[in-house]
Amino acid sequence: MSGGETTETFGLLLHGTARAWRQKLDQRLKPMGLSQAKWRTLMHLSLAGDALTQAEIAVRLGVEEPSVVTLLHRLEREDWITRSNSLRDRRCKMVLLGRRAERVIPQINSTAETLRHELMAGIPISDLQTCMKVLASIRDRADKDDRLRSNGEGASARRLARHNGQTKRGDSNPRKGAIRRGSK
Amino acid sequence: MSGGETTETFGLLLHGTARAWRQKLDQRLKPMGLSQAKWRTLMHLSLAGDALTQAEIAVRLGVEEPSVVTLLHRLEREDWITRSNSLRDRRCKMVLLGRRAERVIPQINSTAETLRHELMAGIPISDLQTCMKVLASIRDRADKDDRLRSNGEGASARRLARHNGQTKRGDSNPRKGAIRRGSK
DNA sequence: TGGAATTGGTTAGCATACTAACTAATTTTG
DNA sequence: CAAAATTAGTTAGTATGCTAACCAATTCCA
Repeated sequence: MSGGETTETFGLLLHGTARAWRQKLDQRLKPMGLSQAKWRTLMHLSLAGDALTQAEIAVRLGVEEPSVVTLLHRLEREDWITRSNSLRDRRCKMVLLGRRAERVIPQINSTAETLRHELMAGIPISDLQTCMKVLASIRDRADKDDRLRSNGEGASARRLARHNGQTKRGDSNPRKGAIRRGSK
Repeated sequence: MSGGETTETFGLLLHGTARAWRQKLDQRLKPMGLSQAKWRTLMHLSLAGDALTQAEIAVRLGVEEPSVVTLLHRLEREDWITRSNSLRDRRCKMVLLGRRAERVIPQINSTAETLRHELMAGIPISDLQTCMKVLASIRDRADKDDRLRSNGEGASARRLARHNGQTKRGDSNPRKGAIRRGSK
């Protein structure tokens, strides 16, 4: 190494590695009609063993709800899942794996795992652990809110919510529901 | 497997970290009217010091050309760059930073760098280096072509190429232009 | 208990990136 | 040199994800 730009490239490298991984996985899942996003959804449903609501799925995937809506839409259209209204809570839709999915899930999981092993083969476990520790710490810092509420919050936060009768969050306190993960 | 799912989460973690980083940066660049994708484009133009063709930009960003087309379109519309036809090679368009960009580039670079430092603060340099080494090695493996040492290929591959007089690559050998990086 | 707040889901509109297919220009080659 | 191949850019269509704004149902609480 002659050009020691340790910090300079980190973001680039991180971004590029994540993308390369995703693309490789997508490429392998493609013959089965899937993609990383779809596979991850099915995987979480499978792990849960039970039906999940869309909100729960959003949390597990770490994406926003509207993204889940279209994702599930595509999955439903292709017959991987079914959605039905919950009986307990009429707001909820329960999402279930379809037959088709149950049949191929082991196959796609093993595809993903094979890739994982290929990509990490030969890398010392301790290096991987260090890497994961670094990534986790960066991620946790990155998804923390910049100005963590610190200020009163109890009183000050709910002063400007609504101007037409609707709930209307999202002024200085958008939605940002799903994505929270590390903290508890 | 008492807790030791070292490998299980790696992909998830990688993906999540990259996204958290990108989102944080986007959030900070937003007041300046930019995003990570746009910032990276401007940064590469600035580093190059010179006009670049769209293909060169695609290589540097590590994205495909059609993605660059729309990206530059947005950048041009917002007056960050200008595009003009090359005099030497009438196929090419030369992309140049506009005034507006030149004025704010230091500011956006410093925003990005500040974030970088914040996110990596307190992490031992040696851990960072290990992490980067791991990421680089994963990325290089991931963007290597799966079946490089081809099977026959000579005869079997070009059996169904073209049906209307166009060149039409892309059957088993798509375009895959830009993204190659490590392997020179 | 009744209005306010919260929660689950949706739609609309945009950003980013991909592949396939195409045009125009240039380079390679038989 | 002319045909063939390659290269630069584009368009069309799709996937994935986001925020803003909204409705409907449920929960909270004064």
